[in-house]
Amino acid sequence: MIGKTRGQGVEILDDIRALPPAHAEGRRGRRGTGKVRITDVAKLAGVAPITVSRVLNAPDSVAAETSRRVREAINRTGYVPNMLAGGLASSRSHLIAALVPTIASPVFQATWEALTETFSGAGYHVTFGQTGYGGAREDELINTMIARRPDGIVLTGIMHSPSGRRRLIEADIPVVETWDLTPTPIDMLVGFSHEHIGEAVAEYLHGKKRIRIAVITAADERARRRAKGLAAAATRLGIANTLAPAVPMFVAAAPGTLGSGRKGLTDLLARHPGIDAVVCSSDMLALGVMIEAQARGIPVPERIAVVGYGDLNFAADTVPALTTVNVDGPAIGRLAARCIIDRAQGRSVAEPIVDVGFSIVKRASA
Amino acid sequence: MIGKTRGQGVEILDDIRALPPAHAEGRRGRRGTGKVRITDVAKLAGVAPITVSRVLNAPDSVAAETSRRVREAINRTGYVPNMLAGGLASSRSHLIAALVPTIASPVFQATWEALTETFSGAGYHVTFGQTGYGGAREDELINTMIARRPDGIVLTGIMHSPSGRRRLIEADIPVVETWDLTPTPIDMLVGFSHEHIGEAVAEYLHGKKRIRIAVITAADERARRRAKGLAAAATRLGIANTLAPAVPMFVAAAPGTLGSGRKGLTDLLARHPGIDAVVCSSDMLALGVMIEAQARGIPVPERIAVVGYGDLNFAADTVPALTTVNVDGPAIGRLAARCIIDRAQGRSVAEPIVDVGFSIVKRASA
DNA sequence: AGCATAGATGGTAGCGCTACCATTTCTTAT
DNA sequence: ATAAGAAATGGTAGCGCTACCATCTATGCT
Repeated sequence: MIGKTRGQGVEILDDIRALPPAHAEGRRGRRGTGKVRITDVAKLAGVAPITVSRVLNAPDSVAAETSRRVREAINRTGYVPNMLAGGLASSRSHLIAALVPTIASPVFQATWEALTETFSGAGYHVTFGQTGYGGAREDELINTMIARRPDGIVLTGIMHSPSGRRRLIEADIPVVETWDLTPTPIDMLVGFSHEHIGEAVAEYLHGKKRIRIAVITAADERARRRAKGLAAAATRLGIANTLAPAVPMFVAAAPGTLGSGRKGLTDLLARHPGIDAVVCSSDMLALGVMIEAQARGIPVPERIAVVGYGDLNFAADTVPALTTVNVDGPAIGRLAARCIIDRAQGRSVAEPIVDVGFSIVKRASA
Repeated sequence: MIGKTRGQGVEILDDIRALPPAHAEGRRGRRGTGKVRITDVAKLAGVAPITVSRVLNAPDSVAAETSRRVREAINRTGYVPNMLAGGLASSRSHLIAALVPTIASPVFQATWEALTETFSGAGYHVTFGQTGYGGAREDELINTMIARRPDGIVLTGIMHSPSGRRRLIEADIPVVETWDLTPTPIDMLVGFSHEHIGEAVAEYLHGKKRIRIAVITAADERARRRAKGLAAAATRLGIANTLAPAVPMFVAAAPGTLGSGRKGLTDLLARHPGIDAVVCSSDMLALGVMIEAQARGIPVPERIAVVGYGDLNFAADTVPALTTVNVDGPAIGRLAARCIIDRAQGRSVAEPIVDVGFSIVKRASA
């Protein structure tokens, strides 16, 4: 074995600088991309392809000097691994599918940002599928997402459709449902109880001696459940029954806007002039209510208390400052990502079902 | 060839219902996913795998009856194609990489929503990489994105880093730069001129006889260029020179918030009590300015005119309604997607460089 | 010294799909 | 009737990577 310095018959081509590699011309035009492949790097470094793979994916299993040579070859060739090939061979795509109503919802934004960031730090990319409010295209999207063989799927809310549930379970991909609670999650869960929020807000306003509470809500399933929780608590506390049979409600199109907040207050005032508190399904609606109240000369909170939801970055700076419900959106994103990353790395997930809770942020408006 | 009804020796197993396929047990546990593959569908339908592939990817090239049988087999088996394998074989990943400062910016949201939607309709998925304001991790992200061999890359703003430009060009992937203009795009471009917006706003306010214009801007490169355009036009129009050497400016952290709008007005008023117009780099900042003005009893627009940017969904409903700059964000998203889709389908791109322009939406605040 | 064990590396054989070209059958024109 | 072409389908050979196991060397232990 003269001329070989290492074990198993690998040619060493130490000082060749081939950039682009010599064979590239021959390959281009038929199939393939004409790009540098792992074998090109391996030849230049004088190792087997699998060793290059290990340098990239399991650095601890390669000797320091070998690793150095391989890295140098990677730099010289400008090699960028092909994750399609890697994913196919290893059944690990390092891709995450997130199903969201729309990426343009201010309430969820901080969550998706944190989710993307946490996954990114662990070598994953996130692709978003928009289901639309109401989740119309959820089932269809699940199919096209599964086609990518993602290492995890993050859902907004609970998956209700039985066919969607079945598909997800059969696909055998880790799933995290978020932003809601259920005793029967598909797999993992990071959320909180919308009913409890409604109840807590009712109790808070009851404590503030408000007796005629109204609700302005976007046509969104979870917002409606908060309103239902509020109405139930109001009845229990004897609020709703004082004058009216139920909590007056104004339903606006999702997502809630400042304009629908204004319209909501106008409508409620016309129908129920005596209301002394308005609970909104988003801070934007609440801001609209406060602006409309100001335009009408109605003092907030003196005559009408206003409560928002989301604790968006403007809530502390409105006049008066907005009392609202804070949910730790970034924490939901981080925890959801952690669940999937832990599972992917074979670790057992410490808490597969997490209730992150919520808090009422007491400011001036209520 | 007794027993064969079609051309080339394919066994027909018409009435077998195998779900999961018979071989699955044998495969599971070693390699592969144990899932239904294209060959399973092909056997059940009595055709070659390539025919199943054609039914899915080029339906017109398959006879109606064959297509029917294949689709039935797909339904019976619950087959979901593996896009990793397909992408590797065809060099078409049907994946798009979008590099954004953060997915949580209200100004860009409508664009990413439309982008995702348009691509989704054409069979593509979009993955977002967050570069951070200032694009700190842009170069690094480009590398990990190229590893996925996306069929297109969408950038926010112009790519300035030479190394990033080189990588993108070498990767030979269609690139669209967005939300800005340059005479030297990497490839394609859908945007508008930030300098022109600044100039147009200056001219608009000049027309309204405003002579002491101030600026509140987020620390964002494009916002700063709008401010620069405004300052230049102000000087040219003789505004800036009337009393001060330059347009007073307050720079807030990105992204601009209602709170920093309030702080900005407070600061500007202290330093330049005579200002009669405030131009903001986002509608949120502008809303903050108006709220602060109202708190101080300063009438808008009588004493101070306010101009925003973005024409967000609340701009028409503030009191007074906000005069702002509208950029057709959804159009940018749609056009950018169209560019890449056209290129991917081998069509020539009608307009590889598009200036979508902007408009000043005249409302009550200025 | 002799043997077991750990550490480092390599050869082979796929992962599941589609490009490419070949083959067969059916039309249409001459 | 026959050539020439179009339409439908299939066989083979990869795409670029990693799982699996084999191999070889260094190290520690009796």
